[in-house]
Amino acid sequence: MAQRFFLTSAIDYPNSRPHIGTAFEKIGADVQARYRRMEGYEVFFLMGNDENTVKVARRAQELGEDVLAYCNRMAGEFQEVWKALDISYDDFIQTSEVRHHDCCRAFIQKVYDAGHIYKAAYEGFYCEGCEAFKTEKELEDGKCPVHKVPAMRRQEDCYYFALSQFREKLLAYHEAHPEFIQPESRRNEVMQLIRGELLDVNITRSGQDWGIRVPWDERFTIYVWFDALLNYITAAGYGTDPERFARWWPADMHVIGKDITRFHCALWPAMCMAAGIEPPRRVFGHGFVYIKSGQETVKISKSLGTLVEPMDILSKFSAEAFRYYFLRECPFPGDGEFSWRRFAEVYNSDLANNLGNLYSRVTGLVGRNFGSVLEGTAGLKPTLPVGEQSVQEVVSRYRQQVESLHYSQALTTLWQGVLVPANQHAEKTAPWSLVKTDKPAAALVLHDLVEAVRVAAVLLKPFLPKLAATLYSSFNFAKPFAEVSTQDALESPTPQDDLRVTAETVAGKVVPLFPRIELDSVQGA
RNA sequence: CGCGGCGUGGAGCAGUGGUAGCUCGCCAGGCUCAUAACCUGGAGGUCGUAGGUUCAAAUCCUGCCGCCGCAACCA
Repeated sequence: MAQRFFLTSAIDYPNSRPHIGTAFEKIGADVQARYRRMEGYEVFFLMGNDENTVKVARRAQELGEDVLAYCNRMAGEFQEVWKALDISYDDFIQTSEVRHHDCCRAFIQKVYDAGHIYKAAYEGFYCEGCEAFKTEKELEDGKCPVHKVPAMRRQEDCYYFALSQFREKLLAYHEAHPEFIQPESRRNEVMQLIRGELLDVNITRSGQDWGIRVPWDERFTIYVWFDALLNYITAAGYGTDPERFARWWPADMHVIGKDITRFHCALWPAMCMAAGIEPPRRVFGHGFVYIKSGQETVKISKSLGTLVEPMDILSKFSAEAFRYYFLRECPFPGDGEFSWRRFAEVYNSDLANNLGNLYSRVTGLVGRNFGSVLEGTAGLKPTLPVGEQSVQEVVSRYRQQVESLHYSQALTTLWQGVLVPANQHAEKTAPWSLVKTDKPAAALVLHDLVEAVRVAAVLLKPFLPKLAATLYSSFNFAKPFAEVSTQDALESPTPQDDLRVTAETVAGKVVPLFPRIELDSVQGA
């Protein structure tokens, strides 16, 4: 029976289109999903949009659109981007969907019935214009920044979730599951938060039309954070499909931004405990992408004009180039930077010069000297040219790094362990000369070089799915690419037939996988 | 003293006690199969700083300096 792996990314606010920072998270989660599938897990990869917020309703109003119609339109736009990036999600949830409303109401009722929700007065600064409470931080000179009117002191009833009661349980849970929060550097932060003051949270809002109604008191809607986290169990079938829920819950990994780790590490597990379900198994808080312009590193921001949309890059290059840049250049657990200049540099050196060129020279040599067929290789097991590390070491490091979401390092391992040694091997054995003096020997060398391409294709499968497929299907390897797993990088197959280049060639040459980028042609470099 | 993280050659990173490593960039040479790609060699670092522990510290401890996060609708 296949092991299951339930993976989620954070759901996004659809009040603007996705930018490269949001895309960064989805790509990272996607690599994990693809890797697990390749390793034989039955994967459920969930993504979605977080729609039950005042901001979304307001944005729709500004545009004169019906809120629900607006949400659906945005969900379409988001998914268009995710598809263009080859994000292999299995389900896309919108929190305005009926299934989510049903789940939320069932869940909050359960928690209420269990006695973890109580009614009390909330007092704070209230802006009449926004019809919402403002934190002191949000106010400017005691005035609402949007409406420029003084916020009034106001008190009203609301419902609180008794988060503070879960302090001991949360501590015990984190003690028992030190691997719960990843990367580990965030653990202290979370522990500190729980050890310190853990306040009960106001989980309802009043006077709002958009949102999910509190089932026992319809005057209230559920506060967006309480509702948002529940998307994970909605999709797993909570409240609608108990069998399905039993199959998939608890989630194996929530991939989220580092800014919301506390919600996922304190509030969320406590909510689960309150409702009598298991908390998720792991939370991974990834780093942020910043924009580098000149010497300055700035936040991605619409108002600063530093917002780069995925489509800007995709339309100029490819999903593969996009994925590679962020996975290689920005360490997933930590922060990274984007600049067009850096993008072009990484693209040229790693993709065009190293990987792409290796592929070109190997297929070219086989194409022009051997008519695309390496006679005499049938029944012959190739030997992967390696450097200082053995294949076993390379693959084991790769596994470890991918499983801990250290993608940048995993790609370094692949390049240093397979691609660089292959180019070195080519140089050392010089098949282009050897072919003139000892053709069968040259064939063997090329057989080994093709093996490096095969192994690279296998290990790239979760990272650059389309490219990996192109590489792999350029040769007559027996095993279908869809069935290939990491194990296939470890064991060189013995071909039944002579090795053959099946990629389309013109005059013995293949089309470059990654045409070099001229630096001058790159904007904002 | 609110808490936490970070500070390694021009840039980006790896490296948790024992000759400081990788990629990019730069310089020189080689090769010419290949997308002017590839390969070899070189220059460039007192590992933020001041102390301490140790036979031995980028790596452990302490002070200081600098940068960055952190309770709500912000990926």
